[in-house]
Amino acid sequence: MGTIMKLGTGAVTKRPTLKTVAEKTGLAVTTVSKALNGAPEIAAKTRLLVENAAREIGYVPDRAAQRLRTGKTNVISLVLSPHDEILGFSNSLTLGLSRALRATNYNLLVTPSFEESTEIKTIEKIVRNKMADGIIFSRTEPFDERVRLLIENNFPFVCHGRTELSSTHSFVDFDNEEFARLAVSQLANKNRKRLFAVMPDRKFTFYGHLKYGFTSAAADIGVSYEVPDDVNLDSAPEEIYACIARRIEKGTCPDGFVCAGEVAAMTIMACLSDHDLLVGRDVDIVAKQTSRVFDHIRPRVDTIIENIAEAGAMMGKMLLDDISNPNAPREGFVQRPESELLL
Amino acid sequence: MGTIMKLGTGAVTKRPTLKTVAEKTGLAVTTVSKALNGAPEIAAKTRLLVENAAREIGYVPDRAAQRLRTGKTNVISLVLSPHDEILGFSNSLTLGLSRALRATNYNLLVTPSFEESTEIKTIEKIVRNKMADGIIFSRTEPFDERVRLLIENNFPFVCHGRTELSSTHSFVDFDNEEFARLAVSQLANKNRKRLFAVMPDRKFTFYGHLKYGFTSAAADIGVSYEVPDDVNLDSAPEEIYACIARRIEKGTCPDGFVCAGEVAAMTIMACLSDHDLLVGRDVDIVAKQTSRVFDHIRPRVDTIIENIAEAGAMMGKMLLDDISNPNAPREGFVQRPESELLL
DNA sequence: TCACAAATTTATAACGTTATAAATTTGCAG
DNA sequence: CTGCAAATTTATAACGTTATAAATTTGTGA
Repeated sequence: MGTIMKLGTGAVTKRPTLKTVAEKTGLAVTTVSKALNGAPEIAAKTRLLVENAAREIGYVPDRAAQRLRTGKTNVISLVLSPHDEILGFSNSLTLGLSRALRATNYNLLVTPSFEESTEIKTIEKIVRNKMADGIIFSRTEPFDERVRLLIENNFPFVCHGRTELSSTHSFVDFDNEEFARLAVSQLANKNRKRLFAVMPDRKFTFYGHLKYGFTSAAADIGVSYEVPDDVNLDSAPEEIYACIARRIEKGTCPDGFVCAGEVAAMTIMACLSDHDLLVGRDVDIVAKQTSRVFDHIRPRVDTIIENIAEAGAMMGKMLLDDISNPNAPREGFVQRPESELLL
Repeated sequence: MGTIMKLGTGAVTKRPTLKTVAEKTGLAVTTVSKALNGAPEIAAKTRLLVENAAREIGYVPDRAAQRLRTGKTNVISLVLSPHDEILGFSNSLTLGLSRALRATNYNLLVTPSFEESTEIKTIEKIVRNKMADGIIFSRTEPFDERVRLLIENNFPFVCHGRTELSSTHSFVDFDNEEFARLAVSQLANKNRKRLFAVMPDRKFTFYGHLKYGFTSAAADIGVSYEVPDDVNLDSAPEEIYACIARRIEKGTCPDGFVCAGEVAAMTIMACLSDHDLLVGRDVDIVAKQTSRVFDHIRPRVDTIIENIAEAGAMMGKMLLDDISNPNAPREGFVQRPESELLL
């Protein structure tokens, strides 16, 4: 039943195990194991001998056996919500995460939830069946049940976004309040007076940050503002389109848009264009930029950059830290807007 | 060292194993194992007893132990090239794959290669260390070394794109020749006479298909055509932009573009727009559409749809089939363009 | 050279599962 | 009832690793 190898040489051999290395070196299996794991009691001479032998015959530890014995999976699970699929978000997050895991021997398991409501089950399953050593997810809510579950089970995780729970936990978030303030001020500089913002669903923590930043900045500057409650970033593009079209037709079109998502911004632009309104002349838009799509879109739109790939990399790094130091205090990090998007 | 569970009840218990179920039912561990695996020799009554007991105490088999014992990993590895990161491709592929794996107990491992040149090493490692039961990858070449390696090692895989190797293997491809013919004919219908195509890198199999479809259709219809050799779909957007800009400035701008990638199409559009050329009036573009971005881009562009998510789902399904029937003959599938993109 | 501690190596068991072969129970013909 | 085959259950070993505790070797001071 052993795994057959036929790489390189063309010869068919069984995959080498600790036993193979032990036989080759004349040492005990235990010694070989310890030598390869850097146990301090192994003599330097022995360690060298073992390392050479192992390298020579191409020994690689069997993950399944290690996992069975130690309970460590060497797997990080990225749990995706159905909405994460849109455009770059999950893509960039995955990219960043991969980078963080690159030089380690952790693997990235992607676990999609097909319905928002089953995501907690997905996570429960991962915890209960110990399918990973840590979890990454996004779209965090103020009293997020996933966060509660994971804290309760003392299971390492890093989420994208903050909570309002009293227990601290690791997270990476973007300074959405600052984003909104900047956006408002850019629009005000262009002399826009009637601002309109497409926000995330109310249930997410970052809705609050964005809304506060948006409304307070607009109030400070003294321009009118509006946060619609019939559309949000998760709305179907058609709904957003229809919402804006309605405004235009009723003659109540805003002149400045703050848009916290790329797709929504594109949809708004399409709608404006279809109604012969010109960005830069009749209205202005400030969009959150998380990918390079806007580089190729005309007319050009003002953007404020959130670097998701970097967030992913940080989350990965933090998670690995949390896994290796289970009792260290947890902390969060809040990203600032960047001036250029480097991927 | 056993895994501690603290789900639901709040009680702290060890994770149940076959042994737990055996004790509860008064049967032997072996019997329980067989009952749960549907072995034919187990009495119906016993099977029921075991199933109930297992459900009751929430028994879930330990993957690591199964894997160690059977050699089966229950993992599918998606090996990504650095270029796959762009826009929707890997995203859609992942989505489709996840769907195919959804109701199974396979997990999706995402394994990025950070350099094109190390991808073969990545695959070798997966094979050698039996990190997965099967592999998915894209950007297939006519004499693809990855395909060779995997066939040689008798390792299940499905690639996106065909090869010209004599051994058959599983693949899913898109009918790029048909795509190119359709594109040319749409442009000809709009009375475009000087066609230009942005193609994939020469090394890929689908370069050949696209090029043949493009050139032969153009020749049949009798319009002039050109396939530049200084830019391709993997070129930096700036290079594509510069290439088109040069044409426009020299007064040798084509009037019809066939573009086999979304980002490249957007880049061309941006360049045209920056030079006051209007799509639909001065030039026309036919783009390959693999996501919904074009729904939100103005002016509207003609697209021909390649459904990558569906390709991903098929690849997943084929791979699972291949894994369970190691000796069945392998076959490929060629997708046709679709009229509407359903994700 | 001996005693004894320190350094190093080793044997054993265990993680949870399943393949194999052996043991037991059941059913049925005689 | 008995005997025997068929049906069903079970004991044992093994997958490759590491934690634990025990055994051995080495080094040191007297």
